[in-house]
Amino acid sequence: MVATRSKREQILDIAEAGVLTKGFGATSIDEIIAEAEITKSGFFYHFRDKNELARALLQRYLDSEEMILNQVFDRSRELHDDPLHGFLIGLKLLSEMMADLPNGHPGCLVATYTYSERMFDREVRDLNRQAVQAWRARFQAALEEIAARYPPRDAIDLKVVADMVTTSIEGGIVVSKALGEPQVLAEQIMALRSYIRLLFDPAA
Amino acid sequence: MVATRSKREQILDIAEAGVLTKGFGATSIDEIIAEAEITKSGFFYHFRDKNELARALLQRYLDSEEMILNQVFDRSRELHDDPLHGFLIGLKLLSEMMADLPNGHPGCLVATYTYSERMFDREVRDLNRQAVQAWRARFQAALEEIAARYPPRDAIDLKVVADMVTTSIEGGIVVSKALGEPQVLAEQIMALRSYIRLLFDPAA
DNA sequence: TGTACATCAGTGAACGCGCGTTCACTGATGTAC
DNA sequence: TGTACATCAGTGAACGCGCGTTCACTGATGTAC
Repeated sequence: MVATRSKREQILDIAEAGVLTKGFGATSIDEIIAEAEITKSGFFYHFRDKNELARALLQRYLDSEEMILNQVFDRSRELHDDPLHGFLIGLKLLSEMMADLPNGHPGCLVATYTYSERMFDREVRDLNRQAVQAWRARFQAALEEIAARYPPRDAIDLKVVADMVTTSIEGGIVVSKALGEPQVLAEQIMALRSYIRLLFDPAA
Repeated sequence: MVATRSKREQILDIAEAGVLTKGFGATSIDEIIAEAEITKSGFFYHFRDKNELARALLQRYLDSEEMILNQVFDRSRELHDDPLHGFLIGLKLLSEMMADLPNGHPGCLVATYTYSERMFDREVRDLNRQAVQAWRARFQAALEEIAARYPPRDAIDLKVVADMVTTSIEGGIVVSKALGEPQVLAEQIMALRSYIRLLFDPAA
């Protein structure tokens, strides 16, 4: 076998794919270990119980999402002195990233977890909620910087506009997957960009 | 017992609540029949197997959604000669409807089914896809009527704007539920309305 | 009006498999002295 | 350098419960003649 990622990471990869296509409750430990080629005891060496798998899965997903958002928005903000221009470039980059996913976006764990809240303990539900709150805070800060320079063309709470970023991504993923049309997610992010432009850009 | 809805409808109500909070795979027939106070055989009298429950659940949900959309958008369109004004009123009505739900929106079956696609047979998956296609067609027709009278301020495919309605609702539900802030869904629909206004209304 | 039959809305008991979890154990590698 | 012990990454067997599904049956109501 070639130098491979750890069994633990492999278990998480397999579990994530199952959770996004069948839901957490319908993804059994038996099928995970069959694909990972370990025994059931091997699984319980890595995770105390199934809820700890849920927690680790979500934590890993949120960490990687944060890295991507930092890469896209912090970078585009650093490269452009103008906050509006920087944010619009960030949205464009994000859209292109989504368009480049070979089989479309596989789905967002936050969405499945939200639709399975009764399956998880308090810790996992809190993690999920805090992630969406952090996204709101991140985008609201960027929008306030924009609004300070460009007065918005419509009286709308910037917190609501901040939530639109998450809404567009979560909704765009659902519509993409439901239709089997992967490009829809990228289009929806560009549609959000169109709104941000009309709302703030005096030249639009 | 008071004159009550049929056992079949009661089973569907209980199942729907379970599916929206735990996912389809984690909602067992045993817990449904316990709450409905019938035996397991009683369940199988109404539904051949669990997949037929899935189908009936989705079909009933889609029928009721269609009724609501007809009520909101066809009515508001009939009452207003102007297509843009009618559509904006429709979005306002929809937002108010969502704000009036006592415990927030319970969730959309299309979203959970999309995140559990591997659980269902072809018929159910087709039903899900066709529903989203029908929403796209409905809103695209309304937007084309608007665009014929009011040239849009940004060059954007009206099919994409049509999908934004579904995206805003699906995404708004996810964000609402994840945060435990029911008003977010209504806000997101009003944010979409703000975009439609900026895009088409010459007075905006 | 009475009788025969059909349909409706279920009951009761049993099925075998899959599920998450536990427990005692193991071979390979690392560390202290 | 050799030995004792600890840690890592698992194995193997068993557990009891819950799952979806089947099958023969039943009492109440409706319909034909």
